[in-house]
Formats: sequence, C-alpha cells, structure tokens
Amino acid sequence: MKTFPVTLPETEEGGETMKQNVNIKDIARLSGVGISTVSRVLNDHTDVKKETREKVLQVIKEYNYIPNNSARNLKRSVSKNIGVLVKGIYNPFFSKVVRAIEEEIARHDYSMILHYNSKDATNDSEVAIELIKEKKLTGLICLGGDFEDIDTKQIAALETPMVLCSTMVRYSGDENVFSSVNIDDAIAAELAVKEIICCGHRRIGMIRLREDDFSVCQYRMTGYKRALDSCDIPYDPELVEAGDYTFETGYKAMQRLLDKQLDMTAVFVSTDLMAVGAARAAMERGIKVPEELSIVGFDGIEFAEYFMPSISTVMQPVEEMGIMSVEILFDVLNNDGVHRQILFDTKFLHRESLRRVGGEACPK
Amino acid sequence: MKTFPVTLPETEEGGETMKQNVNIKDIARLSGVGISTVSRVLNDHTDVKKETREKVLQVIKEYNYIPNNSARNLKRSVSKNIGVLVKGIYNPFFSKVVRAIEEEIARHDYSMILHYNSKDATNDSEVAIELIKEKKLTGLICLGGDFEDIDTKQIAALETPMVLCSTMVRYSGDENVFSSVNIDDAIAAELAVKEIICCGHRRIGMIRLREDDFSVCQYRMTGYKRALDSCDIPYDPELVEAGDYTFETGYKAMQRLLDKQLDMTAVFVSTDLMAVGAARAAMERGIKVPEELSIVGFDGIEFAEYFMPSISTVMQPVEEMGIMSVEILFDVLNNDGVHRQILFDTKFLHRESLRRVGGEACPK
DNA sequence: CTGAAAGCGCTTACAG
DNA sequence: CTGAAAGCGCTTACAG
Repeated sequence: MKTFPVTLPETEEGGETMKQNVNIKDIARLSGVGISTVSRVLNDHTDVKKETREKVLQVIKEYNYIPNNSARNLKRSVSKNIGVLVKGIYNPFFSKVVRAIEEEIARHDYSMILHYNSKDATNDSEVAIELIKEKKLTGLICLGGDFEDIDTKQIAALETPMVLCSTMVRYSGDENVFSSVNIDDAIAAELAVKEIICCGHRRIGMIRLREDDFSVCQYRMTGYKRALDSCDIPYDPELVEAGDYTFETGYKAMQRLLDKQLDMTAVFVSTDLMAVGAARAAMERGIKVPEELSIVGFDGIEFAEYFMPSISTVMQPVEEMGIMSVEILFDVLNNDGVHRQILFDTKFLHRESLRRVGGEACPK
Repeated sequence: MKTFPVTLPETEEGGETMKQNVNIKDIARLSGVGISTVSRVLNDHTDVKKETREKVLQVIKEYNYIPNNSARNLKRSVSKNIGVLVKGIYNPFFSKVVRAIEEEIARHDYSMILHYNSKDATNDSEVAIELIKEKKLTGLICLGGDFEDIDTKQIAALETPMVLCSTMVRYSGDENVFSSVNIDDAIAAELAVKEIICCGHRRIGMIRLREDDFSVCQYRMTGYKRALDSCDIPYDPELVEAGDYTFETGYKAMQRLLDKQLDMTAVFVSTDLMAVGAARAAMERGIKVPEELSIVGFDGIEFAEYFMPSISTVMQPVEEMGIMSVEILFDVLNNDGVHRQILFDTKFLHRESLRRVGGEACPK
C-alpha cells in the first residue's frame, strides 16, 4: 500500500541507509554488545557497566530507537500497568477523575494505561478482558459502562483484579471475583427529589434517560418515583420525558414538557448536561429559573456550577471514588485478594436553580 | 504478585482445568486442526471449509478465547488501523470530532485506534512515533499538541502518512513528510476582535492562555493585537490577563480584569471554556452581559451555545477538519504520497453575549 | 557484568 | 482446503 516515494534519509556515518525500523538487534550490533545487554539498558537494570550503558544509550539516541511495545507486552509476564477503561469520551463526568486515578496509580509506582470505549459499544466486559490480556495488565479499573452480563468465570480465570467504578452491575453473589465502587443512584435521586418537595413543590417533572440507555442513571428514575410515593404525590407519567446525555436532548425534552402546559414548578433532570439544556429551553421561553421553575440536575460536573443560574445537583464524589478504586485494587493485589463492594454517599448541592415555593413545611 | 487464591473454574468437559490464558495453540488442539487454520478463521479468510470453521468457532466461543493483540500487532506487517492521537482528555473541543473521524475511517474499511495524550505531556511527536510502531499503524492523525520539534527524518523513515490537525506546527519546508489541517488562528482572532470593534467597542480586554501553554491558541493573541492595531486602538497590556483552558481560570482572570477598573466594554477570551467562566465572574458582580459588558469566545463548543447568554464565538469547523484529515490521509496512502497543508475558514457567530455600544460606524 | 538461546502468541508464505 | 515452520521484536532465565 505504501507506494509513495520517500527518499530515506541517510545517517550521518558513512552513508549506511537508515533502516525503516531500527530494532533491538540493530542497536546491539551498532553498540557492539549483545541483545540482552541492550534490553537491560532499556529496562534500567543496574547490572550493566557504566561505559556499556552509555555507549548503548548513545546509539539508541542516534538512531531514534523506540522499543516495540507489542513485543514487550507479548514477552513480559506482568507489566507494571493498571488499565483504566472509560465508557464514553464525551462524558465530562469522568474526565475529571482520570487525573486523580493516574496520580494515585503513580504513587504506587505503576503506570496507567487509559482506554476509552465508545458510548455505543455494548460489549464493555469483553473489551475489558481483551485489554487485560493484550496489555498484560496488573489490574483494571472500569469507569462506567454495562457489566451486567460479565463472565465471572473468565474474570476469575484471568486472576487480574478488577474494580468496577460507577458501572451498571449490582453484584451480590458470593463469588469473589471483582470489586465495585458506586453510589446508590436510587437513594441519591430520592433524596434530591425530597429536597425539591421540601421546597414546597408538588408538580415535579422528570427528564430521564431513554430506556435503552443501560447505565446507572436508570436507577435515578426509581428514586424519583420513591420520593413522590413517600410524600403521597401521585406519579404522573405525563410529567416524564426522556433525553440522551446531551445538552440538546435535555433542551428538547424540556420543550416537550412545557408544551404540555402541566403547571409544573420544578423539574428533576437525571444528568447535569441535560439539566443545562433544559434550563436554557425554559429561559428561552421567558420562564424565569428559579423564580417560576426550579431545576435540579445530577452528577456535579463543573459546568453546572458556572451556568447562570448555577444548577442545583447531586454531587457524586467522583475523585474520591476513583482514588478508592485504586486503593482497593492494590489491596486486592497485595493482600488477601478479597474483593469489596463499596457505596459512597452523595451530597445534595442547593444552588441557584432551586427555590422554595408556597409556604408549606417540609413533609418529611 | 498475584498471590490471592482463586479457584479456577473447570470446563464442562471432563474436568480439564481451564488454562489461565487460552491461546491459539490450545484452540487448534481442542478443535483438532492446525494453528494456521485457527488463524484463518480468526481473520475471516474465505478458504476454510465450512464445517472446519464452525467447529473452530464453537471451540473459540466455549473457551472464551480472545486473540492476543500484542502478538497480532507484532507479526502483522500492516494493520488496517488508523491511529488518532488526541491531546488532552479534558478538551470538549476535540471530543466531538472523534466520532466523525471514526465514521470516516470506517467508511474506508479501516479501524480507528484512539489514544489520548496528557495535556501536560511535552513529547507529543515522540508518542506519535511510538504509537505508529507499536500498532503498526497504516496512518496517524494527531489532534492538537505541539509538534514544533518533530523529527521529520524519522517521520519520513517510518513511511507512515501522518496528518497534523489543529496542532502547533506551521510547516512550510520543502520536505514532504506530513500533512496538516488547521485554521489560521491569528486571522480568525483578528476578525473576531474586529467584529467587536465594529460593535463600537474601543476598550477591549483579552483573556489569553499562559505563555507556557504551547498550543495554537497562542496565535489568537497575535490576532487581537493586529485587530487593535489596524483600527488605531493602542494596545494596553493592563487589559490582558491569562488563564489555562478551564472555567475556573477564566473566571479568575475576569475577576482580575474587573478589579483593575479599566472601563472595558468588551472582553475577547481565547477559549470558550474560559469565556464561560469569565461571563459568570462578571454576572456575579452584577455586571450585565451583554448590556454592560460584551464577551466573545473562541472554538465553538456546544456549551457556549447553551450558556445564558449564549457566548458569541469563533466557530472552527472541527468536524469538517477531522473528516478532511482522514481524506488526506487516504489520498496520501493511495495516490502519489504528496502531502498537503490546508487552512480552513472559520465563522464568527454573533450570539447573545455581544452587543453594539455607542453609535460609531464600523471602522473597517 | 555479559551473551546465546528459548519462547511469548500470533501471521504468513510455502508446500502439499 | 490444510498444516509445519519461520519469524515478528522483545525479555528472561541460564551459563559463564
């Protein structure tokens, strides 16, 4: 395929044409040492004579040699690499935590290998397994995604500790094959909606995720219903519209809600991204937020804080969750291999977009 | 290291303990065929008897066999993979384009291998070369980053077409080693600031990126100065503050500007993210945007559109640029190997955050 | 401190 | 249509 002509540049010394891909054998030959010695230099082994090391390093530099990672991974039994598999590159919710995780992994003297999986991919657990094998990972942390159909046998066979963080899997079996770090989305959503109710709202709309979106956000709908139920507010399906993780779908869902003239005074939106879109939709129609309509989101992404008015939301301790995932991973690795299932608490942030109406007292 | 006890699950047939990692040899043995045949099945070669193929596929499924990618990459001379190296995982500006690129690559019957490089990494070009070698890439597209010190000799030696999109490198040499797809940031910024001037503003603040941030955004400052200059407005360094790609630094930069009491009526901000932070800072102090202060950003990210008021900005045709990068890549690959340097036009979006002041006519 | 050799798990001519 | 063998570029005991 590579039929285009490129004049190979010559090296400085004696017109020897530069090989397309310098490999360890070439470096060994050019340095006048054995292959093993080059490998030792490459891997920072201490048992190489200083002069030898320097000579080799000089040749490596001169020829721009970069070791082939595929070969290294193939040969190495275990890399000092922890994989991080993130679901969806568009989710600002996860982008923040990755850095914290990387630092925490580095503190343990390991490296992070970051891998993003498409939002539309349905085979998250397969990708995870593939990643572990390919990179010979010491451990894997998965952020988001759907692991309901995970093959626990295969995970166990891999003997590679895995931590599922904020993923769709509520594992309660007695098999001890992976750890999980989550919040309880249903409870967090229930508390948020109760906060709304506490502010005197009774007609509360909901913008949920489409049913075919298989993520933890689905449980937020459960929380919405529970809150209504516990405060004796009848559930009205007319008050519910669905979106899809984006500003635009939140915007449109709000338009549909408003079109119905439902005399709502508040809307609970299952992600901050959609909440921003929803707020814009209302304000564009001249509806004042929060004076005429309160809006509450979920996640705690930075953007919600900068929006005018700032969006009240359920803050997930993402960074702590990420760091905890790393800690658990190394615990499993270094100690008894007993996995843990952890639920973090969330925090409701009452910001500008939520306002009290009427004079009614808090029902609960 | 993996000292934790895991009871290896047994396979269904006859208690043979499942190997930790099933490989192609095992599959061959279990299927009663040769290794080459398994490989052929794996790679969808047509020259395998139907029954044989089915038998092999069944064994593969039963043992959850996943081929080792390191081995494949090592052996394969060319993968049908195009790499995409993205600078910074936090940049919403790039996240949008990746999907477009992926689709375009798929249309050519290739796969995309996505790789993110840390925002703080200084060795973008080295990472690029490493990626090409490791994955035996057919081509590479780089989104963002600093390639000023790129080793053109090595790139040429690799014989792998490379397209730099929105990266810091203005290559005008006669060597024909890579393509580039960019906008002219200086011109685009100049036009944006002229739009502001056309609206009657004379005291125009600027929030730029810190000087040590080595990205194309630096040129936006050049454009700001040029616009002032061409309209005979003196450049006042007091009106310039710097941020760092985030809401928060934009917010703080605006606070510093406002603290100086400079009687500005407009601010040009070199990224939309910072523009949103800046707008919030002003509005929090009771300054009405745009009635008392106009704000203009740069990039055209979605959030700028949903913010209240929506942020006027310079829209980069990111998706088109991404798609063009793919097209150029395949052109280079299939045809003459002649690289191209392309500059896209930008579009100024006059939205809610920019308002006319005074009665002065447009100076240019 | 150093080198020759085996082998990681695949793919790809080559021979049948 | 199928299999045995070579080899991709490394790392890692092993022997010196």
